[in-house]
Amino acid sequence: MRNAQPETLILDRVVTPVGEVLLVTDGEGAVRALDFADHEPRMTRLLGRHAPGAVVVEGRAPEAVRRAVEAWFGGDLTALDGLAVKTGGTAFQRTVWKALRAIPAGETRTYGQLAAAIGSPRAVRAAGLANGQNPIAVIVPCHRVIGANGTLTGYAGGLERKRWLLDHERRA
Amino acid sequence: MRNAQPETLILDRVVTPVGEVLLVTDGEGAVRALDFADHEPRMTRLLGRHAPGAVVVEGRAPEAVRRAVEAWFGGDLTALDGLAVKTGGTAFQRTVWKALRAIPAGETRTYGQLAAAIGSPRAVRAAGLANGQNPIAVIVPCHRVIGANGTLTGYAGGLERKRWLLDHERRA
DNA sequence: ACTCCAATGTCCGAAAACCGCGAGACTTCC
DNA sequence: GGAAGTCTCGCGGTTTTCGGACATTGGAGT
Repeated sequence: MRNAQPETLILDRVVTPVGEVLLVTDGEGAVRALDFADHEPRMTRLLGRHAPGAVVVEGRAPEAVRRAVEAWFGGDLTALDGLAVKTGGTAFQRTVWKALRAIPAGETRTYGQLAAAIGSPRAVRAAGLANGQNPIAVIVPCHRVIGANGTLTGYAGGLERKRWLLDHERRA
Repeated sequence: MRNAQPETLILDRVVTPVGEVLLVTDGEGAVRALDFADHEPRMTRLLGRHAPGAVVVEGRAPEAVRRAVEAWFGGDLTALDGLAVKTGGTAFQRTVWKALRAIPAGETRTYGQLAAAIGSPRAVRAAGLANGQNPIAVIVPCHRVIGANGTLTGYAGGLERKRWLLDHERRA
């Protein structure tokens, strides 16, 4: 039965230097998910968890959102700052994701610093896990978190993409 | 996050010879739950499982539904036949509940017959379990299922109510 | 320098427990 | 003998519980 009036989400595609990305927005223009096209199953799984029962249809995202994403990949690192996002998840996860958006473009943090920033300095590993569950790549910049010794450690979209994103931010 | 637009359900109360019953309907007039007032926690639990995130407010059920319930308790055993119901649950459970409505008033079936009727003759105990999870008492007549040796075996609303309901159907 | 360990929140799969049964073996008591 | 009660076990779907794994890291022990 789920819900009488399921929410409708729009799935759009944007071409970037690191490959096509999938961009999911809702009726209010908030971004609900963003992931690389070759990881669609993963995104679908996360969406199913965060927006149970929602219906996803192919379509065109609001122009402002599309333009912001393209501008960011084009070099305007502030383009994403004003975008509204909306996620599900537990309180802990949302706290982590909110903290991620506070990391300025071009900078990085360690998992330990991230954990400390949300007030649970010992929940280092948990923070890393929450990082990996982030449904909105790039806009929620989970790629800016690296290991304490400087290694990139991991990225759902592939380490080479993580490296490219960080380089891109340093270049611009 | 659950869902952006939670469904609103209406909780009404109807007085009957076996005590007050709680009657939950949705915006489309379908019955979503019916249980005895002294088992409210149980109903709430089932509702939470079958309509996650729904909001329940006290109010008045559609007149047609109220009247049907009152008529049935008054002796018109066909009054409930036209009522629309809507439930959650697994495929198996819904199959069981649909089969229950096919049992004519005044008759009874054993758990074994019920299991056979849905095509799983060996799932006797599972059928009994599904029977007990039925969120819509009386309308979905789980009280018409009894043990193979004629004992009533069990009823969420209390065995004396099960006995009364069966007597009522035989009387009318 | 290297290994081992503990702390932390969440998800996922496996396993077990749970039952509104019923059939068959066994007792008991006329 | 036989009717009726008791015990035991297998049935199958659902719910709960439990144990790992994980995008880590700092400290202690060797």
